[in-house]
Amino acid sequence: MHDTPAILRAIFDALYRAYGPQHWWPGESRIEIAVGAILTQNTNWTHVEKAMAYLRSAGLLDWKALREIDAAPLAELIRPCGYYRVKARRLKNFVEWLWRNCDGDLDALKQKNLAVAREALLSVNGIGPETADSILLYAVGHATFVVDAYTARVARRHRLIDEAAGYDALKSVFEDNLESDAEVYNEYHALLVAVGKRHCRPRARCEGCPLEGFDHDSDA
DNA sequence: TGCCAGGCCGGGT
DNA sequence: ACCCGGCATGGC
Repeated sequence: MHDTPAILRAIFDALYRAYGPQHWWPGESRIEIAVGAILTQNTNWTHVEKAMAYLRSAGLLDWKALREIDAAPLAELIRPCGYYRVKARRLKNFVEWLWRNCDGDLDALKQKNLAVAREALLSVNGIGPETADSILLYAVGHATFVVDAYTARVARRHRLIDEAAGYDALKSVFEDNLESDAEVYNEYHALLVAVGKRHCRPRARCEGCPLEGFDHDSDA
């Protein structure tokens, strides 16, 4: 069976039945989402939450405050999430870029079309495809599918795509076979993370995984 | 006790 | 166009 849209829908339904709505980042401000997207690079989310709490206490979940603090003290605050010196620099790069190009307001990205906004974000040093897509989808509301380590692992393990596929190819699997809709992409990605955390670990076998039996035939 | 986590960059082939 | 080393803490 090679009906990829049908498989993707079936996977979504199975995950939704198992885990329910994820409603990622509902009450969080745009800045929390964007900052979180950078802090979570190659890092467990639980560590990011600790760093975010420090930022919140310091009143730094605010564009102006974040723009004014130096990278060095900022780095100390986000220590728990690892790579803290790089990430402090990346946060500063992003904030400075936002200030100059968007009047310090992510809403300006909503006005631009998706492709333009994405290219603009990718030009910031420290913002790669996943971080850009996370910000665009979860903070701005653009319909762009986020590919992360979980997305890649689930897609490969269930043979939705070739083992060697890169970011853009993985992204296309979902974007070319799902309704282009931010709500759908939001929930789908969150559900992939949910199953990834519980079952789709690097070496672990997928026991009790809601996706058992959803292997896409790749022979043809 | 190692191994790993919701990447990205810069330099080298 | 890839491939690799570097970046770093904390949880299991």
